Amino acid sequence: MFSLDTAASPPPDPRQALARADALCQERGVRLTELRRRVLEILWNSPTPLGAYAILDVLREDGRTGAPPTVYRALEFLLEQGLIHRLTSQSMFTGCRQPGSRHDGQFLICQDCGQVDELNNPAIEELLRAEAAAREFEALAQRVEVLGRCPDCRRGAIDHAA
Amino acid sequence: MFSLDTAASPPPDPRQALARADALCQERGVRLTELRRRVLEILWNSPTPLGAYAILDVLREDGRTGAPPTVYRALEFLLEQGLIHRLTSQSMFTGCRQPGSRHDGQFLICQDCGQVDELNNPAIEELLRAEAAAREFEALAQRVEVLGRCPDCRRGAIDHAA
DNA sequence: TCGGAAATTGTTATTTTATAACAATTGTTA
DNA sequence: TAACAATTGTTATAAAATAACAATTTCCGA
Ligand SMILES: [Zn+2]
Ligand SMILES: [Zn+2]
Ligand SMILES: [Zn+2]
Ligand SMILES: [Zn+2]
Repeated sequence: MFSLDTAASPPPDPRQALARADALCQERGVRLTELRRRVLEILWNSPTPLGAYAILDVLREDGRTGAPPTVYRALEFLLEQGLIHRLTSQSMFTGCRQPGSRHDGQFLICQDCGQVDELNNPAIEELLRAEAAAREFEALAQRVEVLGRCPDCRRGAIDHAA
Repeated sequence: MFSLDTAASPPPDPRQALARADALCQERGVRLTELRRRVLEILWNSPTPLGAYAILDVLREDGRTGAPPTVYRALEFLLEQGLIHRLTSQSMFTGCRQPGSRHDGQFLICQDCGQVDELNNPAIEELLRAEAAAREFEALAQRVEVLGRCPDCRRGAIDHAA
């Protein structure tokens, strides 16, 4: 174990990622419908996480009709399939950087520009699992978010994301 | 280091805890007013975290007049002073179990009964700090929550909190 | 002790996030 | 094609959080 998989992957190329999502859903026997696929694409195309209503706006720009439940249901599906993550401290959603194997992830969230970096540090996950186990607590999910300033914003390079 | 301070402390005795909060605020030169003190008491008296509107209901039972901003401002003060924590995944607040030294804490949240256990595992905190530092990310706060089922609920002892 | 600035609380209105309930449509299968 | 399940559309509402401004209280110096 000379190189733990803690590296924050770059955002995936949306094309490849979507093709992979198609394959994954087919394997699993679930339907990545037009709507769900589009929501996933919107999230993967966005440089920052998006709220449900921001996604809804994009869908409407597409010409599609819809209301909040439309978006929330698509998001629910994508969460179940591990294709996106919910950032609970922000009430926002972001496309997963390593879809395929289910995980909760850890996130570095810039409070200035909104950019997010996804980590998957097994040591952190394991420590939390151990703490839970020591207390006979059945751990079902983890929400781990670090709030602060990204390298770009520390250098004053970027002010605020669009 | 034979015994790291990762033990989840029991909820403090509200009387003692409030006296301590009084002292802390005096030291710091900030005012733990009637309202703020009462909100803190409500949280420490509650077996489970409370939402802002639930706190507002209790305040109204007290006979006090008020609206959401009243509660949110009190909560903001208590958060700043490290006397309470916000559980972002639940939109709820809980009294801190180890007030005095500022920390973000880690929380085991039971999805069945709502009970919460507060941990303060320095190793987890440190790992997150290290991950952030490795990416030149300035970490300002951490949100660490584990969702699942508490020991009581696993044994079917308790169904749902009031 | 009086008056003015600052901090705190009250009040009204609104925004933002999320869900409930039911109808319409689409897909699947017998 | 008829029946059934899954998905999406639609309307309405609930729940969480904040904006803006007024009233009150506290603090401090004149
Ligand atoms: Zn991921
Ligand atoms: Zn940034
Ligand atoms: Zn605490
Ligand atoms: Zn429980």
